[in-house]
Amino acid sequence: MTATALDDDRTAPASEDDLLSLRLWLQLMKCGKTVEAAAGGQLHREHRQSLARFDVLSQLHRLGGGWQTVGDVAGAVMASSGNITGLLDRMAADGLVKRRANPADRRSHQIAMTDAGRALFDRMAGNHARWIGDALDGVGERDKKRLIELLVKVRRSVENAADPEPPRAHRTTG
Amino acid sequence: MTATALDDDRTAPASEDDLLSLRLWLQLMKCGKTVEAAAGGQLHREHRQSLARFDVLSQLHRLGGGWQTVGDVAGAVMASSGNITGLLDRMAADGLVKRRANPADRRSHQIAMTDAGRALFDRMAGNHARWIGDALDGVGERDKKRLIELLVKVRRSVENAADPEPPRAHRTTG
DNA sequence: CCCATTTATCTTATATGTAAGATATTTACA
DNA sequence: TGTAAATATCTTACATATAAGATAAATGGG
Repeated sequence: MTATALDDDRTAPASEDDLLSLRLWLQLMKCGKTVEAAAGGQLHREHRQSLARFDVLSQLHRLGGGWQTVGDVAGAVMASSGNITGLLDRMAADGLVKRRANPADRRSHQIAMTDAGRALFDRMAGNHARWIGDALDGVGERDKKRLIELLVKVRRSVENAADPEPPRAHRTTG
Repeated sequence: MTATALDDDRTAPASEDDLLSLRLWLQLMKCGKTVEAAAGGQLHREHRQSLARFDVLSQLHRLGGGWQTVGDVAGAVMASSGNITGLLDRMAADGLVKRRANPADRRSHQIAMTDAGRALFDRMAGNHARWIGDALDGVGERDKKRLIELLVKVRRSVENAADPEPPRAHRTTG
């Protein structure tokens, strides 16, 4: 794996380790995009629903289908407030979810699946899981387990680096 | 790593292996989203540009900055034709790229960076690579190398499962 | 209690993405 | 040659996303 294997960029960063990080970064983005396109395509083809909608329904399904605040759902699916508002508007217009005022906090609204939403999710979930199994058929069980651990490690690293993390000193790498 | 570690879903698919695939899938999506949000945030904060624009400029930079067709750029950044049209429109309006008719094919248009685009990219590239190095500081060199290999394996598996694989073999990914 | 701050959501403007299909051009082949 | 098919891009309609800021309600310190 010498430098000649690298026809992937011309950004020419400084250190050997920055170079490796950049290659990993590119693969993460590329793999993420491929995975998202494939999963989104499957959901659209077979259920006419987006990945974002499936994520929302999954989250609403998790606690048995009870009421959850808009903020809880937004946090779980990593959506911004403006994003989740529009998404839930459209899903409610399609009869998949319902809103109500939060009885404990008048600033807050709550969300739950409708019967139609639950029925749709039940249909999607099993089908999608099977499709995922097929899509990852080329990856061995040992590799899958390793990957899960490594991806969690990456996510932690990125989240920690993104946080200001006030008290501790942090290398700036000038 | 027993089943008790799994508080992440209630979709309850059939087999043990489908379950593992589903967990990997969820981590891939979550990690991808985190990575994309972090990278996009950095580019927006420090350069007021989106990740998509950075990707386009990276691709235009690769072959020394010469003219490339719209289709080449779209393929490299995995954008649809409608998507790339609007993206390039806005980038051209901002003076970052320029268009011309393809002298060899009158259906086709070509794209290149303007001087301003190249100057912007040069500023962004080094800065972004350093930031990535920091963001991945919590992942060891050995893990980075493993991850790159495993991510490529996942991408191949997903792409093969998605393709009908009609008559000829066509390896798009190097 | 009063007020500043925080929190939860919505609004607006805009950017980015897909799907479906139109248009113009090139290519392949009978 | 003529024409069907493929190709490259653009158009349209709409879904999904962010940023910035507005609004309303809860919270906490004086």
